[in-house]
Amino acid sequence: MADHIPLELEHFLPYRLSILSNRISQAIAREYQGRFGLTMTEWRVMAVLARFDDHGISAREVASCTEMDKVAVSRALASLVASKRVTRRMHEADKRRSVLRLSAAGWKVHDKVAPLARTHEREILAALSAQERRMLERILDKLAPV
Amino acid sequence: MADHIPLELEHFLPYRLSILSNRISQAIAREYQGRFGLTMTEWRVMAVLARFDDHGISAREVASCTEMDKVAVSRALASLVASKRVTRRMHEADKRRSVLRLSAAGWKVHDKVAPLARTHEREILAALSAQERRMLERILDKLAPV
DNA sequence: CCTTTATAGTTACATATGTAACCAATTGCA
DNA sequence: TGCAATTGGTTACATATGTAACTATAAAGG
Repeated sequence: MADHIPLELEHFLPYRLSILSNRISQAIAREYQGRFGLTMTEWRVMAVLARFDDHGISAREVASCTEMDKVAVSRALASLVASKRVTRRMHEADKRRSVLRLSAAGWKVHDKVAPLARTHEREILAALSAQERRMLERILDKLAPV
Repeated sequence: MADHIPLELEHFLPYRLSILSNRISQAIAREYQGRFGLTMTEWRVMAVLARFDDHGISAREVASCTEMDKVAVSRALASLVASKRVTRRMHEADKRRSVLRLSAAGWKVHDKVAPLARTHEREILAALSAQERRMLERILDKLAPV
């Protein structure tokens, strides 16, 4: 036993990040899950569509800018289109691509969930000082550059 | 549209954490997945058993100290016991509880994976200065107290 | 042009994960 | 005691997720 060196999970970065990230995501997800029947993937897709509403983006773009895989996105979209929260047109010039947009109903949901998410984030960040918050942003930029 | 305020995912903490955490965990998992056929859950269970080898802990304790749910732990243990990496005895005084330990084979795997995980962590943290590393530790302590 | 190769997206299958119900042993307490 | 409530753990079912194969369209190159 003396020659084994067990990992101290409680100081191990990947482990701690995963715990933290899960706790936070789950907490938020539980809310929009319950109130709007959205999965996390669906909500993320909606958030992206909201941001790029001006030009109406394709599924591929949603996938690449959320780092979700295209199958996950496809499924989320299928469900969002079925529930009429997202509209899907065919791209004029390229019939493979779709052109995705939040519908009025989609915006309605978005406008409820977004503030809810922001509030949650604020509550979490309340544990940190202003300096720590800045530092965290910087650290994240270095560890996971966008 | 003007009255909607889309979430800026790239500055949204829960989102960034989840991306970062996934990237890191996946990277490490891919390795022990491929080489040893371990899922992340299984590896975590092994890591915990390694740490508490002196007294031999129960499944419940594994679950509570990894924040995984008991079903996940139960399944991981079933697989680890089947592959002879973990031994399971019945607790003397309480026949519901099990007493879990890494086997010799289990330790062998552990001693390969643990350094691998540590190396990965080091590589990630290499992007940060010493001060940033300290800060990160402190921030994690505040956000997800153990 | 016509064939090859790449891309957008979906489908099908296998695997993983979460939830609830369950069994067995234990504890609490009337 | 003895019976209800709790706890450790597993099973069964539904749902989610990942991987590979597939369809349709488009781009590239002879």
